Amino acid sequence: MTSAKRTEIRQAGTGERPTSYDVALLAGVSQSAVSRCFRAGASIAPKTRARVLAAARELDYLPNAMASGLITRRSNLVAVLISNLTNLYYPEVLAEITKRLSDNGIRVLLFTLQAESDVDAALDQVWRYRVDGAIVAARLSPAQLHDFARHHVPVVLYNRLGDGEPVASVCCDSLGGERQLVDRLVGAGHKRFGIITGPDDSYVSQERVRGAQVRLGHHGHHALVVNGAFDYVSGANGLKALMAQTDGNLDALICANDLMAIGAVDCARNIFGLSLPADLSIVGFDGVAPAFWANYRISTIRQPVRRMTEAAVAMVIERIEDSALPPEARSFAGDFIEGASARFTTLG
Amino acid sequence: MTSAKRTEIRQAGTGERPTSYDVALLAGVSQSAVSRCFRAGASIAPKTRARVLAAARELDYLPNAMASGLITRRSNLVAVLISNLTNLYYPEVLAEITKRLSDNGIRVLLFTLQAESDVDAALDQVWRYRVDGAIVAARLSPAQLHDFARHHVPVVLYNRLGDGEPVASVCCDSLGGERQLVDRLVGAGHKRFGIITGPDDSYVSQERVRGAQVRLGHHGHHALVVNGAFDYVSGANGLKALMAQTDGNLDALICANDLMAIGAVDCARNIFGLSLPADLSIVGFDGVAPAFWANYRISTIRQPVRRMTEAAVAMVIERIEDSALPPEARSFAGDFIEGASARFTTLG
DNA sequence: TATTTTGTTGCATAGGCAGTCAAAAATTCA
DNA sequence: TGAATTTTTGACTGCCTATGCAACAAAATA
Repeated sequence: MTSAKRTEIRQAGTGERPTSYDVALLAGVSQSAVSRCFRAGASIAPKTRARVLAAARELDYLPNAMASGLITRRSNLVAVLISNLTNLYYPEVLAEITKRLSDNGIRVLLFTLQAESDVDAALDQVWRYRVDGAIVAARLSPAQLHDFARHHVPVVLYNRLGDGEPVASVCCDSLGGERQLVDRLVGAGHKRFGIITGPDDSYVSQERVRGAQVRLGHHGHHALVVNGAFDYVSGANGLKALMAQTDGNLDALICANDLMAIGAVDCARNIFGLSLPADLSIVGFDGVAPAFWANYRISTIRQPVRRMTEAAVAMVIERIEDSALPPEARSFAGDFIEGASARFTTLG
Repeated sequence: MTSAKRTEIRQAGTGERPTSYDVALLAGVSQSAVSRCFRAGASIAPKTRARVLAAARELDYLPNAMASGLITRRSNLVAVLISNLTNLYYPEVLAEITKRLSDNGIRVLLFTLQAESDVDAALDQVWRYRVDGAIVAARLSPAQLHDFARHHVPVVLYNRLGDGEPVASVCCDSLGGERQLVDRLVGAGHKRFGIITGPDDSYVSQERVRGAQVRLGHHGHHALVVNGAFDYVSGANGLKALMAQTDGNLDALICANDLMAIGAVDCARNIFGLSLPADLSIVGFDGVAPAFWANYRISTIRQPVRRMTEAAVAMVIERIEDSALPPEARSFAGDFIEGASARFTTLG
């Protein structure tokens, strides 16, 4: 007897939103027929379909995604959790991800996290909305990761690993990237190295710093390390600290990301009056847009954002369709960008 | 008789997700009681509530947002449509908006638009998900705007107006901002002006260019205008074009945004060997992060992002709660940033 | 023409939760 | 202690759509 009492047809613009039942009434068919018109592959006669769609257009009817999600157990939503959007690198990632998901008929429920404590509140909503999957570029505790399994939400981590918990992930190869940079810097005869790290709790920073240190060690070198925060001023402050510690005897500066490399370049030129790359080599990581500006031309490793986002989206969709798929960690090599902020040839 | 047949209690982790009915079974209460425990202000005894919440925790139960949205006719979703996320300025806006909405218990359904044609597909989904409201930083046709009214979705435009259609909007005052810049440039004795516009279809670009031209006219000046696209290379190419057209006799360059101003600064220094602001004044608009970097220190108008996003979120929430509120256009003055890329004092 | 096959359609129900209403329990007051 | 409240509770219904099933019509085959 559902809705059967209603005899007046509702249409958009008159207060109430029309339902499939209203369309059925207008088109002179059953509600089921209307439903079938909006599901590709359903059994419906072409002429009926045409009549129904005409009625639907007249009433401005579109199926209610919440109602259909309720019954199909598919929300066609994927949660995207991103920690700091202001990172210059993430906007590109986010745009790519939403576009690719959208191409697959999936919408993005966005969560931007400022603080660690935001994560639990965000996850609470993730569970409530019964998202089909999640892509996470933020720090999760093992317990939080485990919750994804408990709630049957397939998750793909972006540029981080599961910290013990087995989980699908897409990463840019930090060790390989730093290895390329260090090998070239060492090959060009640099001897005194400095490193500016990212925040302590950043997995990406840890990996990049470790990668650089390991490879420097392999060559019999080591580096002075100062802490940064992945932002512009960290690069400048980091360079100042290193110059003070070394009395200005620094050959090469390895920054955990491009933004700090940019800050260091500006500082090297403006504060110390250095000429790059003659007096000092500076390298970064990421390949963000400003790194390519004429004024900087940062020597760096560019993350293959297209391929990485493509992989992340493909992985989450695969796991939505087959929840039995095992965790898989895909690592992509970055492209070396020679730039002009570092010297990669031996001196005269 | 809904679900009444089921006697085994389901819990997360065992295939099926638990429902309020499962929690009720475990806690020994009715489904209604469970529902009331998750709605603030509902009539429920403290001890019952405690027992229910314990049961819910044990089963990892959280209300299904789609089911409750279906019945309350509130999705607690707001659609956010953004055209080009790579704009350097929008990430900050997006982060602010999601945070503020989240503080009000509202989630963001994100749509990033690459092309004009994406809009209709996105709107289709906006209607299907029965979002409570929308914030749009993208170009909409009057017909598309009208659809929001037809579908009873309150909408707030960000940095654009309704083009005839009355609609709520939040803008940064382009005319006032350009007026400040032009007045100071003219006051400092600049005489030969150039303008680099944004894309033709950008409302923001049109307003800024018009604002600059109007004010220049007021002072008895005019400007050569070349087209840009709001990106870094547009700034460089624009400057080259203007230098060619004026035989290098250019006093001041007004760029429709900071990114182009940055491109122009790099070009002025590297290609033309100019010294800023002695040889040429360059101004932008927005106040994006790189504009403040030591190397640029762009003279610009900073949009009050915090206040603007706060207003946008407040306006959309007000209109969700009271759909009878009239359209309102709120315009915020930007802050003048002196910077160091333009000369604002008269020569010797 | 009788029968099978193919293709459409409608009925009825499920999906998970919120709100109404009346009954039950707890509380207050005399 | 009993009556009058007030609070709490549970049965039931509706929100809107998708789908299995049976009924049906149309087309194809024998």
